[in-house]
Amino acid sequence: MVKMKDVAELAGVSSAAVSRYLNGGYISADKAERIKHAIELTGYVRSSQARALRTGSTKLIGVIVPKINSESVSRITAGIGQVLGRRGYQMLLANTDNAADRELEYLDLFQNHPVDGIVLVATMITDEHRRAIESCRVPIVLIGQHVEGAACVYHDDYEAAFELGRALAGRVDGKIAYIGVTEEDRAAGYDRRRGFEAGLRAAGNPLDAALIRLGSFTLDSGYRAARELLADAPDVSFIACATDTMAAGALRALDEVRGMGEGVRRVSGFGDNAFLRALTGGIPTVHYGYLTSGVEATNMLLNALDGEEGESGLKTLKLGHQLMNV
Amino acid sequence: MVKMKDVAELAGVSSAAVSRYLNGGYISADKAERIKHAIELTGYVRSSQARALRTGSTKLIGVIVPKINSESVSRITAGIGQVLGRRGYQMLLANTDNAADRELEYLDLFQNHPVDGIVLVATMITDEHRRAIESCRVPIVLIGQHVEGAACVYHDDYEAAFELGRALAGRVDGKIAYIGVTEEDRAAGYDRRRGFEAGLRAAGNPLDAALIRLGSFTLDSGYRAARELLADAPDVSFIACATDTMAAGALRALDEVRGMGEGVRRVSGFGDNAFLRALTGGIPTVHYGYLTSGVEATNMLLNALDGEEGESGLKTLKLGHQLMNV
DNA sequence: TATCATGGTGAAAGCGATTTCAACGACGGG
DNA sequence: CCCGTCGTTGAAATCGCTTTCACCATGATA
Repeated sequence: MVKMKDVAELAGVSSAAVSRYLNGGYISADKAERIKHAIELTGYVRSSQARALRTGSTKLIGVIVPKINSESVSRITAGIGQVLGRRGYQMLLANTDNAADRELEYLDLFQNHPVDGIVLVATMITDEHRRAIESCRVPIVLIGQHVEGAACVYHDDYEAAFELGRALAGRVDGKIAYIGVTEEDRAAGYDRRRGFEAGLRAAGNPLDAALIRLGSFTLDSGYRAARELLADAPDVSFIACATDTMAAGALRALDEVRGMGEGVRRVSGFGDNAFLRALTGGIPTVHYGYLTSGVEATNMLLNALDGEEGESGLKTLKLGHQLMNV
Repeated sequence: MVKMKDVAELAGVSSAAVSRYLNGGYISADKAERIKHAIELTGYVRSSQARALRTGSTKLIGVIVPKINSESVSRITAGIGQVLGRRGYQMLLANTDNAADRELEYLDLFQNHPVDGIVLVATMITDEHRRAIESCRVPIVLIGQHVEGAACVYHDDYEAAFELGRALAGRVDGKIAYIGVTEEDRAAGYDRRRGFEAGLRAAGNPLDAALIRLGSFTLDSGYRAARELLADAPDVSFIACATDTMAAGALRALDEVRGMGEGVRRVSGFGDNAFLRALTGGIPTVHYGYLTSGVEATNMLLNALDGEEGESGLKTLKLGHQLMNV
């Protein structure tokens, strides 16, 4: 492995000069030329490990996600990766598979170890999370949840759900049911359900508490919840879900129990999943700019790191949403 | 930041002793006890950067994927992450967004930089790729393509496509069309088309070359190809696709042109996508263990790295497949 | 002429671990 | 009583880079 010293010797300068050349310090034109030449000749690349040890910066960003194999999360991740690549950083990905404790674990690991900053695609925010985030030694940005005092990029789930509920209340004949997710997930659990209920109520068609079920983000959980629901309350005619994925499951249940029919008339979701859009002709759902949220969060983080002057730049950013097919 | 020296002083030993304690070298019981205590007291964690500089190993694995926000790839990634986490490694993720040159770029970056090994979820394998892989300074495992002389974990796309073609030939009345992907992708492009054609031929129902179109992995490209196809050849009654995602697009096109109908009778794909399965009742498709391929590839790589005795362990592994809904 | 910035430069001091190496005390055998 | 092991130990040398610091020309300024 050719090292800086070798380049320096070949160019007839000190390694300090080479380092300065590489990092844009004082260097005369002719030495710069000689160094450049020597580097090309030897194919030298600097050891990022030595550099990291010395400077304390690794150009690595830790990204913690709840489940990489989900449409929304993988889109967010794509957005994050896009910005990181463009700005000379790399992504250290940690997939917690929906285990909140692994989330804390990684938060710890990343802090003590080699990252310059963290992007946390958040689900549940417990007090432990809050503490971990607060005491984080490197800048951190959350995606998907709004947490007081932390930098977040999120969508207004309450408002979106409210609008969806209000819009649907008028268009649906018969009873509406709701399949939600754990309320520990403030955004997808609590806010969406509350917003949806409020929207229905505002339109004079309040949600029957007996028609609320709980799923766990998966297609299958949506299916099972819907089957139970349809068994318990055969007169339900529309099932609103907290995610498009669960809506797909619910739709399958409806198809099985009631026979095939137009999806658009039967379920709603959140996320505007491409498959669902194509295969059902478009159920009522909320479009979120997932990729954008990854992009924005990452830009915010890197601005803070690269010291973009004008303060840290870490702040809270609420992105817009769009009702689809209502 | 508390460093090893601090711990050593507190425990009244040399830092060499602390290092040995941490790495399992000679150490007496009482000193071990004192060191352990000192570590707990100070909350010491060792700097992975210093360690990396000294040992040359970063415990980082570079993972290069063509498109993280795709069902198959994100599942593979989940499998990779699972094993890495379990075995004390971390994942450096690079998403090339289907740009082959970025693939080479990252291959380069990872080699010169800080990874101990590489997992490449491969699409196109050009000569440049072959050269890059061959001259790779760290162990590398490919997923998804079979390349002579490199360690690969892959599925037998030819065989799977053959079986699918043969099975469908009998069950479909009328003309069958095919929407493939670029043949530069040996596995998904060339092998699937060739296998499918051979399967149809074997069953005495050869594919009309005029009914072959090209998509680009996306749902939308499947849709557009199918629309064109149906405009050009209105008598097509079944569209086989190289991926489930494109099949979803084709199905939408069929629904639009022919009215809604049972998906199972109209399109086939590869990948056994969960949404497609739920929303169509299951089109004919091939189930691949994507997660498994990630797991197997990563285990293979780490075995080679951790020197698991008995040679490098890097080899070629062909995983099975399963025909669905035929 | 004396004085000062100013642009350049290399020697050397780290960054925080791991790992050799020489040495040491105790102990059993000859 | 001497010597070779054996189990332990700490001093010190790296790993490859960045960055301070002292210093040197050189040309401008007083």
